[in-house]
Amino acid sequence: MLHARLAHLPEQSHAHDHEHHQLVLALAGRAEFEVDGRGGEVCRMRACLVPGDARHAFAGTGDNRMLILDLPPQGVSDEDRELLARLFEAPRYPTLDADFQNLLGYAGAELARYGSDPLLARALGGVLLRALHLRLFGETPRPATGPLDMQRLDGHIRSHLARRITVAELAQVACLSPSHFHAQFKDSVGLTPHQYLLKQRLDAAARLLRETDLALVRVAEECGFSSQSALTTAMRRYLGLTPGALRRG
DNA sequence: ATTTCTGACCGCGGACGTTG
DNA sequence: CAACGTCCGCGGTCAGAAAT
Repeated sequence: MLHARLAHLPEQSHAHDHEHHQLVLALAGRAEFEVDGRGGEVCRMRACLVPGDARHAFAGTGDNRMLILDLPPQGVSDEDRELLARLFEAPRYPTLDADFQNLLGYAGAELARYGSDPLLARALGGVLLRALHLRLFGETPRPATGPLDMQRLDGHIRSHLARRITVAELAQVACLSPSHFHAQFKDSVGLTPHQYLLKQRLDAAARLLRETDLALVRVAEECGFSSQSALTTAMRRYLGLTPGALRRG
């Protein structure tokens, strides 16, 4: 039966396998995973799906708090079994949007408070699992219905990525007031304009790191980070790994 | 020597509520 | 939808450590 629990992962690496699927989410801190040879970091922005029977190793980083969903095969309807099979057909490290992170935060707080209650542990696990499933396989979120012209915004961001871009400026591009733009944007994209901008910068930086051997200082410059240190800080905060590690990995 | 990473601190501006 | 005002989160800077 599906069950959610909180756990601290020790820094010392552990390897094992078990027949049930597992979903690992980070409430705080990070952990390194390797599942069937596929490595990845679990952090606020990224989860790990461990298929049943997959040999996996993990090691927490410092003071981490993880929310772990165990999914024993017993007591699962045929319909659910199909959904789970698709979700866990291979190891994955799905990216988590801001709304999912909020949901995760609430679930973590409830578990910290009433974690010994099996009904709550099962219900919260079900909600998280379904929310993740929808993100991976559900209908894509409706396109912006309002006045937001994402193509125009993306174009503007792309062509000015190397310099500082303010939310007020993006609002101007969208022909909206800053506050209205903020509301509209979050409503249709799921991230705040600032988070979205940062994501674009990080995506561009990740691409440069993988495809070129530019020094970090240059990558930072080209992607609009004010210094190499700023790039490293942002990447560590949001992707859970440093530029150097990304390039090597 | 050079590049990369880390932690602490500070200030800006994003987030959000209110009002009109 | 604009124009405030307030608050605090987080991005940037800096200095120094660690890695290469």
